[in-house]
Amino acid sequence: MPKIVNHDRYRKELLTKCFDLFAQRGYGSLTMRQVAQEIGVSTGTLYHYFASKEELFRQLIAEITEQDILRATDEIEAQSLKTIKERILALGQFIAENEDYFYKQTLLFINFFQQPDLEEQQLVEAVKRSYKRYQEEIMKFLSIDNKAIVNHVSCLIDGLISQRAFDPESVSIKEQMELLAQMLSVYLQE
Amino acid sequence: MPKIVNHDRYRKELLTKCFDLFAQRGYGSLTMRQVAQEIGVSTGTLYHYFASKEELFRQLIAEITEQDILRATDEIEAQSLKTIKERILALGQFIAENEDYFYKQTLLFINFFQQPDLEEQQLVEAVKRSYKRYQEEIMKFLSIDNKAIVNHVSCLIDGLISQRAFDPESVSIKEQMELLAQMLSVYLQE
Amino acid sequence: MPKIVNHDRYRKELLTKCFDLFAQRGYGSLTMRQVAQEIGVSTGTLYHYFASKEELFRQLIAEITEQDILRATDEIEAQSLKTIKERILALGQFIAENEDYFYKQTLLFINFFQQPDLEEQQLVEAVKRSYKRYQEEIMKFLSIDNKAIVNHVSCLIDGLISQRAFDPESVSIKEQMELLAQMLSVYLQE
Amino acid sequence: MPKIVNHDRYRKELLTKCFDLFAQRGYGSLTMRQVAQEIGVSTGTLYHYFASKEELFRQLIAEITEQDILRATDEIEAQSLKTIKERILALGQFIAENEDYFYKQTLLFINFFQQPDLEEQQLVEAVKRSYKRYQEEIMKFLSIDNKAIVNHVSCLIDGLISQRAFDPESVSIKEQMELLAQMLSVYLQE
DNA sequence: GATGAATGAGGTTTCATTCAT
DNA sequence: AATGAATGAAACCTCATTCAT
Repeated sequence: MPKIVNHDRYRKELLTKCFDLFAQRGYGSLTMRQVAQEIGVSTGTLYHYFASKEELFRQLIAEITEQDILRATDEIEAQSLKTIKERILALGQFIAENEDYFYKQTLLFINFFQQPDLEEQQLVEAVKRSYKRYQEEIMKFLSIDNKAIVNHVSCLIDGLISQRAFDPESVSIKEQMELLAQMLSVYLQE
Repeated sequence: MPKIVNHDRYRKELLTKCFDLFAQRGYGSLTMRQVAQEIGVSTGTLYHYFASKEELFRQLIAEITEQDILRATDEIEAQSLKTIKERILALGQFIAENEDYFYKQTLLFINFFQQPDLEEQQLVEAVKRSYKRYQEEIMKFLSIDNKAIVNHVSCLIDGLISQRAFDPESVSIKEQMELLAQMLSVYLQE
Repeated sequence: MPKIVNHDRYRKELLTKCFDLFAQRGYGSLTMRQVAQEIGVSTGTLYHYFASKEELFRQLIAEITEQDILRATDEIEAQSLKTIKERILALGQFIAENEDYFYKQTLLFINFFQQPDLEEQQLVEAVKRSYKRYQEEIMKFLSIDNKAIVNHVSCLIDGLISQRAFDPESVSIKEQMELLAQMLSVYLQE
Repeated sequence: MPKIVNHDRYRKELLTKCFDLFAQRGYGSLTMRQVAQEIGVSTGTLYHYFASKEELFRQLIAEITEQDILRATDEIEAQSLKTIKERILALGQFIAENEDYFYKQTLLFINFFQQPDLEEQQLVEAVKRSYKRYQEEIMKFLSIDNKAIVNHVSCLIDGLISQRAFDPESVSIKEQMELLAQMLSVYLQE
């Protein structure tokens, strides 16, 4: 028997290591050699686990699509947050803590939609579903069943993240989430 | 004024034709031959007007950075809109009408920040300034001088655009802008 | 206008230059870089004219299939050769003069049949037709309409060429063709 | 006799399994992984028995060179064949029965001469000797001591095999051998 | 100015070979 | 002895760029 390796486990480990790379440099601008070097394996190994650059990216997207915010709720839900204000602020803090991850995820998804060949309907659907799950999570967490408001919140978060991507000093997550909390509590009491 | 005028005019024409291409396919995934073919010139011609692929992209970013919302205000300001509600809705309609442009602009800027070699401070600054101008424009247009609220609005718009990029059916611009108008008018009257 | 080149003419010129190379070294053992270097162009140029290594080989086979012995008859027919003996000897001389070409052609065809992916029925058929034409040419030239005898002659020639390929000193073309002439004239008078 | 015997026995077994593979696909177009897979061992095992791909091929050639027609004579000689005609026809039948083997042997030898690096004089000599032995065998079997005629026969056989390789329907072994028998008996009685 | 053939560095991918198990 | 994961040199191929026309 050769070097014993949990093939699938290692494959996912490699994907994890690719995450930052693809997010920050973009699919088209990355070479397989660079990827291999940066994650510390040989190109041969990379190809042992992924049939092609395209396939590597595809699997990366699939992986992210499966993970995402699931983690979010688990972590916060434990606490008992009664008012919307409290919950919005808690959400805000969570976003702030994971800003980097959210930002990279966004970049990857955008990159994915830019790659015309990759538009396998299956993956596209998975990404869309992932987006929906994300909103449902927000809905559940905030205990709001007004879909428009949930959309408002999720758009705001998206916008915050992408605007901060260009210039982190242009907006403050905390400030915006406080404003949102304020606006929402006023609006909902109406 | 000899040929120089025509030269510059044509250069900008070429840039305009490149806009969609770079936005939709991404800098790294585009080849100069593809660019040339799609905008209907030879590679030679492309190189006659732009010293390199990088330079072409740089000029494209610069061009967009200079244009953008300037157009926006001109078009709407003409009308006389008294209440915030009216102004928000007008803004919303303008966004909706130009959604495609905003989306592509976002893609290009993200792409720009993904290109490590291009981080010329000068251009980065120009892009940041462009973002600021964009917020000032919103501020002026809505006649609001609370910076947090202006940020709220601009983040929301950004988020709307990027969320709709993934799935246009997930959120409605009109609905969101109406909700925003409602929330703002309530909040401000407080 | 760019460097003016008769694209198709140059393509055939390149093929001609490849002929020896592929025959002597074999498809699988040749690299595109080697090919490019040996025929004096860049790899880029090679790919400008042939989409892939496979395609280059395919075209080479097609080219050879089209040419072949057509040349043979033209050259000899001019002479007036009355007896079979004379004609056989003339044929022998022609073979001897073009031994190198016949040998390389054989090698290429063998190589072609060794490449499993290339078995495009179309080309295979073309190669077979080329073989038939070759026999018809012999038939016509020798003025013999006994198919078995024509086959005898063409097999002998084939065998001569391949046996001499391994060791040119093992058999003499002239000697064999004289023997054949002798045998045939005796046999036919019977 | 310890393991060495088994080792050598297994080595030859592996070579036998490689025979078809190398003949049909060619040295250059085969990868060690393919070889390993097709003969049902791991690449590691292959390397345990053969130091390199080249060495494997070398041994294959050596093996074939040693075997070949030895078998032929043994099988036929037993019979008592009086006339040349009978002997030619018996030879023809033997060829027909082993056509596949002869064909593959030819392919391998051609392949061998196409590999420039392998031109170890030693092996080349062995191959040439093998060819000579082949002719001597024919000579002995047919009881003919006219070298030209023996060459005629062996060329004819070679040609038959290679011509049939391209298109088995183009010539019939039996027909040709009968014609040969006829021609020879007439010619020799002269 | 415009063209596209030519270039060769560099990208993606394959493959002989090694080596831990 | 046997396995197959890992390696990296080298294969095939692409692409920004140049340059003759």
